[in-house]
Amino acid sequence: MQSFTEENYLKIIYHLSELTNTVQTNAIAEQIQTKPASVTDMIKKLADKGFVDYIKYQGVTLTERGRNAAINIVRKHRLWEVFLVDKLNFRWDEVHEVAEELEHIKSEALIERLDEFLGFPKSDPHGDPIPDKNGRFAKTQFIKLIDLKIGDGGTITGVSQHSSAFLKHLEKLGLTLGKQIQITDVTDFDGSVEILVENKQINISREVAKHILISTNGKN
Amino acid sequence: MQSFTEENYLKIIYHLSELTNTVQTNAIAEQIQTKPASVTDMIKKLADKGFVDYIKYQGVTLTERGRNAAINIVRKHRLWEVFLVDKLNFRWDEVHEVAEELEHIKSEALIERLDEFLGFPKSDPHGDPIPDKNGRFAKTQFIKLIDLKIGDGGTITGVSQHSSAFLKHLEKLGLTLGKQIQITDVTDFDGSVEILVENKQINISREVAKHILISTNGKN
DNA sequence: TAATTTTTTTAGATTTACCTAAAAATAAAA
DNA sequence: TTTTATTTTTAGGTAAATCTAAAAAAATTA
Repeated sequence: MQSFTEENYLKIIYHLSELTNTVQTNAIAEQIQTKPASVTDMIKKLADKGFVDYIKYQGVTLTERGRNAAINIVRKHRLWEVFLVDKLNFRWDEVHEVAEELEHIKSEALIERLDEFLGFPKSDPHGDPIPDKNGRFAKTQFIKLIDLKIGDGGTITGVSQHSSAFLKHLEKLGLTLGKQIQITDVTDFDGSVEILVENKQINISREVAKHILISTNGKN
Repeated sequence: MQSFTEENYLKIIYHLSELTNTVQTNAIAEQIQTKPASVTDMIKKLADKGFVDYIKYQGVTLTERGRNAAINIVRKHRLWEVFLVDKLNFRWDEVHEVAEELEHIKSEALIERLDEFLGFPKSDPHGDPIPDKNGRFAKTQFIKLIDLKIGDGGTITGVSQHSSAFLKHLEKLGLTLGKQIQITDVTDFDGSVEILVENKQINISREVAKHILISTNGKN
C-alpha cells in the first residue's frame, strides 16, 4: 500500500507518460509543485518498491505494477468527480481539487459500491474515460481542436486542462461537452481559431484551442 | 487549517471530554494507538495553536476553538456514515473505518452539499446525533442498558462502541437501533442481563450491556 | 569539438510525527 | 508520612518528505 505522496507521484507520472515515453524529473517537479531534488529522492523510492523503472539521468517509466496502481487512482478520481457533479450538483470546474483528496481514500469496497451507485459511468465530467475495476477503459480517439483544419467539424468530448479558470472560460463561451463545433477560419496573426457553435461564430485563442478535445464525425 | 493528525487528536480529546472533564495523556495515547510521550508532544503543539488548554501533569481540555474544530470533524464523520449506509448500502458495522478517512476531506462545500443530498439527517447509523453546520445538535438523553433495573424498558437508540465485531454481534442478537427492549432479569454470578426483545428472551453479557444505549419510554 | 546551457543528482539540513529510555511529578498503599 | 506504583514529561533519535546549494551528466550552441 502506498502513501498519499507516492500515489500522487504515480498518478502524475502516469499522465506524463501519455505525452512522452520516459518521464523527466523536471516535468514531474513542475506538476507536483516541488523541487527536482525532491523528485529524484522519491523516484528512487518508487524504483526500490518496483513501481517505476529508473536509470539515472534518463528519466522514469512506470512498471506494470506502477501503471496498475496509477490507473486505480485515476479511476477513483474520476468516479468521485462524477459523484460530485451528478449527485451533489457541483459544476465541472469545481470538482478537480476535491477529487484530488477523495482519490486517496483507501477502501476498495467503497469504490466498487460508488461505481455501482453512479451506474458504472464510462466517462467523467471532463470527458475522460473511467477505467473499470480491472483497469480497462476505451482508448478514446481525440483530436485537439487546434489540429483541425478549416471546414473540419466534430463534437467536444474532452478537455486536457482541468483548472477552474479554464473550465469557467469554456462555459462562458458555451463550449461544453457534447457541443457540435466546426472550424470556419484560422487567424494567421495570433493563431486564434474561428469556430461555429450552435449557429454562432466565436473566436477562441490558440491556447484555449490546444486544450479542447474533439471527436470528429467525419470531415466535410 | 489542521493536519490529519491534529484533527484526530482533537476528535479523540472531544470524545474523551464527554467522560471526564480534563483528559489524561494516557487515555489519549490508548485511543490514538500511540505512546504517551508522543501525546505530550502533540498536546503542546495543539496548546500553542490555541486548540487546547494544557497544564503540565494535569491533562487537557478543549478551548472553544478546539471544540468547534472537533465538532466539525464529528459532523463530517457521521454524515459520511449516513452516506455509506443510506446510499451505498454498507452495513452499520462496516462504515466506521472508511468514515475515519473521509472525515478529513477538507472542502466545506462538499459537506454542506452532502448534508443536503442526505436530507439533513439528525443522527448517524449508530444513533449518534449529527451536529448541524453551526455545530449545534440535540443533547440526547441516553441511559446505558447496564444501568437499567429489572422491569425497566426502552428503545435502543445508540451504541458506545463502533467496532465491527461488536456491531455484528448485536446484529446477530437482533439488537439493532429502534428495537424495544425490557429487562427481565440480572444474573448475580456474571452480571449478564436477561432481556425481552420482540417476544424473545435473550441473555447478553455485562460487557455488551455496557455499550448499548437506551432511551427510556417510562418505567413500569 | 569546445563552450555553454540545461537537466539531474548528491550532500547536508529541516520539519512533522513518531519512538525509547530515563527522570520527574502525582497518586495510592503501607 | 514514607514507600511504592502510576502517570507524565524530558532528552535524544528515527523516518518520511521536503528543501538549498553545489557538483555531475547530458544536451545544445557556437
